[in-house]
Amino acid sequence: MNVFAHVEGLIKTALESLQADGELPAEIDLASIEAEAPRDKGHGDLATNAALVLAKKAKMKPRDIAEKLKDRIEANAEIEKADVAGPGFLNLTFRPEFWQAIVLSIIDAADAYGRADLGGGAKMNVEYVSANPTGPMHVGHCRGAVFGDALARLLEFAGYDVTREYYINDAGGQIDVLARSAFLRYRQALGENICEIPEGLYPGDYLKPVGAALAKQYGEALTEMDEAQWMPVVRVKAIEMMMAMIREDLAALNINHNVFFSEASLQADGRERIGEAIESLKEKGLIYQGVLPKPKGHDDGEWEEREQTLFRSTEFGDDVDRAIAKSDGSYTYFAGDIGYHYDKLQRGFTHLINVFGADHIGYIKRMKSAVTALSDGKADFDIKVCQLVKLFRAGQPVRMSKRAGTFVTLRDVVDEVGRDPVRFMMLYRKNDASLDFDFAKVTEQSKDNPVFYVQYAHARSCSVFRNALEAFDGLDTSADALRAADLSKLTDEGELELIKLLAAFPRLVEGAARAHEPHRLAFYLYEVASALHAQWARGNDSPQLRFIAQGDVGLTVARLAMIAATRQVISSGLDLLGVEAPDTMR
RNA sequence: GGCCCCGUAGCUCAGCUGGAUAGAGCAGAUGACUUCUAAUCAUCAGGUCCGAGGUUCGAAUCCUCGCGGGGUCGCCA
Repeated sequence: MNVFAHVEGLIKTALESLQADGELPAEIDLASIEAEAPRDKGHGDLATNAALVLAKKAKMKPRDIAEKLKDRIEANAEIEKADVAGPGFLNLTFRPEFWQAIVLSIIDAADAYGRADLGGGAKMNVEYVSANPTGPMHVGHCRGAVFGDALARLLEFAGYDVTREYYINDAGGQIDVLARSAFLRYRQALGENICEIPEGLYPGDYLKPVGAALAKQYGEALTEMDEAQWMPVVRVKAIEMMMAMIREDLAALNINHNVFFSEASLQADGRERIGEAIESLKEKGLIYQGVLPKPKGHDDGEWEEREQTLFRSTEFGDDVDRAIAKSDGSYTYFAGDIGYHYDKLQRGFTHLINVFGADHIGYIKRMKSAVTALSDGKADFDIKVCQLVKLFRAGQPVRMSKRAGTFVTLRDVVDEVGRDPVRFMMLYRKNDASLDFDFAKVTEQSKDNPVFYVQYAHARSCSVFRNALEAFDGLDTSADALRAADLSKLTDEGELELIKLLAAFPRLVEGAARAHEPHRLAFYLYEVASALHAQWARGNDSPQLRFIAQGDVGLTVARLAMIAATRQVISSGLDLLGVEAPDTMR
């Protein structure tokens, strides 16, 4: 059950009954009325702004409306009291039974607790990572990868039919560079002394296995060919091996895409996706031949006027129109992206999300323009930007340079600090704020490190169950036994606080899914963990508050039910972040 | 110069799409381990929400103009 939605329902019903009785004008719209958790505990469990929102439309004083509403609301058996407060808030306090029942509903729902139907099964495409297949992924890719994956999990939980997609940039000039670099390694593998890797080629050792594989497969045959002949062969092999490496890196982070979409495939095997997409834009009058103005802020003298094929992205709020063909007539990268998104739309996706790195911010407007144009504004398209990750080691920034070989790969980070801490820390920040990542802090196992803090709360919940079995010989802790618990024994303020927090989970999932902000889950889980640790510690001072109540099986089982509900929320939440919920911390 | 992010406690950051007296963690001070793993908890202290206008019952949040930091800017990908 979503408590907030439930209460909003109660409020609307009450308002409608006021309208029916002529106490409120019948014609006013009740849409923007909300229930929310007040910051201050003195303001009840939930508050509604109904009277404030309606006052103007109804031409009545807010407090007068609130008073009328109060009487109707208090008729509900679940409500202990309703108070008119401040400028016209109505603060609702529920009877303990209401909260106690939440525990039962969580145990009943199990894994499904918090699941939402925002999406209604709509097809959602989440594209993330999409790193060039020219080498191993570095740390910068890590954040987008984790973010995209968590977002996909969240949206699935919120009722979308999600496809996780990776766009392979395997058609551009950098792939030829990759192939030439691999070819050099191939000659090296055949025993040739290649000296230094020339400027402009990829120097990394990771291409040596590609050279070796080519040597094994083709022997010296490729050396007999000229570049035009060996190029396609080497290119395919290099991309295949680079992608295999990238997939392995992603798997180390527990990230698995459903679709790896090749840029080259847009124009291969008889497909003409780019042409079709451009044709469709042409029909809308959005393609023309023209000259772009000189960009400002750059005063290299190399700029010259050129006539190009342009997309009228300024129609949709972009600063300038964008080129889709180079002067030699071939397509630009942007044209490929237009074709790619056209393809996504053709595949029936009504919702699209792209996760970009900070360096692609300037690309957002043209991409949105293109999707708006292609879908006639019908597609729901969002681009999420992950800002930079700054690495620190013991407080000092880590300098990275490809040339000096001090380049930190994604794999290095995962191997050093572990999958769970990496994932959690990447999500423990808004995506559009830059993030400082300190190796020392992330590996620390203390409350300074939110990953361990939350995982420890889960492990602690599990340990309570283990200890309960020792304290009460033959105790039945099955879900059925917990369902039968006498929850009215859960009357401590701390216990009710914890349950109220658990009750907020469904609303939180909805909000995070709607805003495309998985970080909210991470912060929420921290709060739940904190409430659990606090309640645990109260048992140190007040033994009667211990989860395992000496000699009182009934009370113990009731508390175990509450712990089970807490554990459920933490494990569901961690699962949405792709982080393990361990039974024990050792 | 254009565009996009960011600016909240000494530090690192939340703030649920406009709610009531702005919250956490770290750092600082004080206290709690013969325990249900103290890998934790409690209390105190800490604020010009960058600035100035505007919108309204109500602004850290929305709009405008500034200031500061970062990113990016015609055929690369």
